Amino acid sequence: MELLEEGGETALSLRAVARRAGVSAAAPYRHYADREALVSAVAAVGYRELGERLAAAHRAPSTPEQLASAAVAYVQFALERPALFRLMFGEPCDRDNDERAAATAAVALYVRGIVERVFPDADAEPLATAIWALVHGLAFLHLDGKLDAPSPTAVAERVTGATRALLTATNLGPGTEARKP
Amino acid sequence: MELLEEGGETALSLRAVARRAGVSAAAPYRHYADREALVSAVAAVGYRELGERLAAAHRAPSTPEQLASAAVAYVQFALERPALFRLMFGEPCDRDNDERAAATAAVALYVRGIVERVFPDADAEPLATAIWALVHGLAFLHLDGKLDAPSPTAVAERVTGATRALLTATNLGPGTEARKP
DNA sequence: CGAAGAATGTTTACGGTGCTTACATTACGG
DNA sequence: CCGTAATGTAAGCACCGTAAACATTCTTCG
Repeated sequence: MELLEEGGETALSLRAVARRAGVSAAAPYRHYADREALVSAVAAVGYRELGERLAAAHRAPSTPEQLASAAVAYVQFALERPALFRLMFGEPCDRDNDERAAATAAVALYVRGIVERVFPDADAEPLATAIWALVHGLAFLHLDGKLDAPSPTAVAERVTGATRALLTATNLGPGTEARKP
Repeated sequence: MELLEEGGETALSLRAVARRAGVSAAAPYRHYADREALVSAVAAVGYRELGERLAAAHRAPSTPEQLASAAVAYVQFALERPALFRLMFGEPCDRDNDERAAATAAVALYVRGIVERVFPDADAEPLATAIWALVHGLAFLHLDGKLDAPSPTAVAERVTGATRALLTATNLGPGTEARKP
């Protein structure tokens, strides 16, 4: 994790971790089958830390505003640890890694729970998809400089603005036809 | 581009393009300063092709349904050329590359135009941000297998469903208060 | 306790890669 | 027609992933 945040994904080499650990170049292979296994392991702890970060923003959001605060936490995580975030999402993932799969499922469940509480009468699945996609996309567009991020507070305002624009003004409250036909 | 789609980002090495071009290993350095420059150049043509793909879906969408078709085109582009898409967005981009900057600006303008036509009375900027983020996020979540994509039509249905859920059911038509306070 | 076996680390080696330098060739325009 | 710029070549360095053979420690169990 240190190497990743110091020098980006390129710096995360098996030889580098061996050096950092003060150990021979081949030693890491006793712990990780190959580089991809190492990367997957780092990504898995990234997912866990993202989960903690979201829970810290709000354990179980149940209003649009609380949802927005979780969205801000998501994007800030991406901006504070860009290399890790890119490692987690910007790379072909091996679905064989159970640790990794479980960790991403946890994030998915968190979002799903939010949607069920905030919009109890909506069809949760597509809406959860849409909301995760929205927040995820905001994170990536900021990361790529497609949206300039002068300060954390400016980013937070844009994220809350965007989510509010799509959600607060939405007909998804009780008694609407947001379900699939 | 051939190498990228054959073997992913890893296969796009300067030595490999030299071999493919039937030329010595150092020759590419006459055309690209380093590997990152090559990658940026490939990404730039990727942006252009994405733009063409969107224009092919609908040159100037002005209804939510036309917007949805553009969204489907965006996601399908990502799924058909995953390595290219990841190259374009999943990597730290150098803002120095003008070609690249211009190409992404074109995509941004396209989205902006859609929003201004479909929601003439809304504040275009945050809404365009939100919609791009939504579609972009959908593309990435599909790419990472966070949403399984059994068939192109299934993906298309999910994308239209998600966009419709957030847009068609939205109060953003004429005469609403979607602007920033 | 002490030995068998697992876990961990080391050394050495191979081929691939990015990149640099010095040198050769080609193309083309004044 | 020749010189300059563009392009290509050859050789070399340091790094990387990966593998195999060997050495050392740590655990565990009879």
